[in-house]
Amino acid sequence: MRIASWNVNSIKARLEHVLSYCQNTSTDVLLLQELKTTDENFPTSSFNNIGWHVAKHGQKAYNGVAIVSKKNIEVTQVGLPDNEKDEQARYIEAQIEDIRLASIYLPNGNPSPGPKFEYKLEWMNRLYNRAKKLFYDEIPVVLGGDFNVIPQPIDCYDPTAWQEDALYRKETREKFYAICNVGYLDALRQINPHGAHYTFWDYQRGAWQKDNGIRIDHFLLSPEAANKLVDCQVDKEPRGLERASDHTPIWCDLSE
DNA sequence: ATGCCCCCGTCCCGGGGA
Repeated sequence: MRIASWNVNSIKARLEHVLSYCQNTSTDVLLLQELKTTDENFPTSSFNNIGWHVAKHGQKAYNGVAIVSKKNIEVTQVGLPDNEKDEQARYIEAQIEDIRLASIYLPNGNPSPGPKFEYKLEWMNRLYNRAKKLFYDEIPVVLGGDFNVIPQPIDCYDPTAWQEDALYRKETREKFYAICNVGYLDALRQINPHGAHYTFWDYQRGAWQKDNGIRIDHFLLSPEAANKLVDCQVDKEPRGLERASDHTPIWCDLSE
């Protein structure tokens, strides 16, 4: 099963790119982030028309996550538990065959310090708790999406410039490591121990042309899923399209 | 030191992104 993840920066603006990606790659399941639209306005029929299923958790203008799949989707969780006041659509989880998948849009957290950074850390605490719960279920789990975390210096074109940024601050990386240390594998780094494998290039300052990227979209695999890991790569091609998202897809192949 | 670019909706500006 090939699972891909893509922050599309508006599903409506990127619909043709996404449909083309579904039809012209080997992807079986695609995790989407930053839909920037409500459930009512999500283009469900466009996916149904190419034979794909849809599970979505959207909101007006901001955030929004979805799972689209060739195979049947059974939704297991909408929104992260343990904070009823949180109205931001950033988590959806589903069962597809024997794999539990979550599409994650972790808060940006800038500026930091400040309330937005506090929200990011609080959200990461709840993700940690959910990841732990799923870990103890002893099933193949794939946590995929835009984590808004630069794990290590190798994952950034200029780590010193990002030292105080919410994506790279010590507190952010330590919480990310805490989730990994529950027993989740960073699939991209497992397959590609060396070299830059960026997933995001800013629209500004010619970042794409200069390859000033960062790796912030990740797949974290439970042991049962990691044992099935065959390959994991970043697909840079969609970032070079006209009217591209500022993120590009990452994918992993799990054996049956 | 700041903004650059791109998306959205309150729609020609401001908020948010990273």
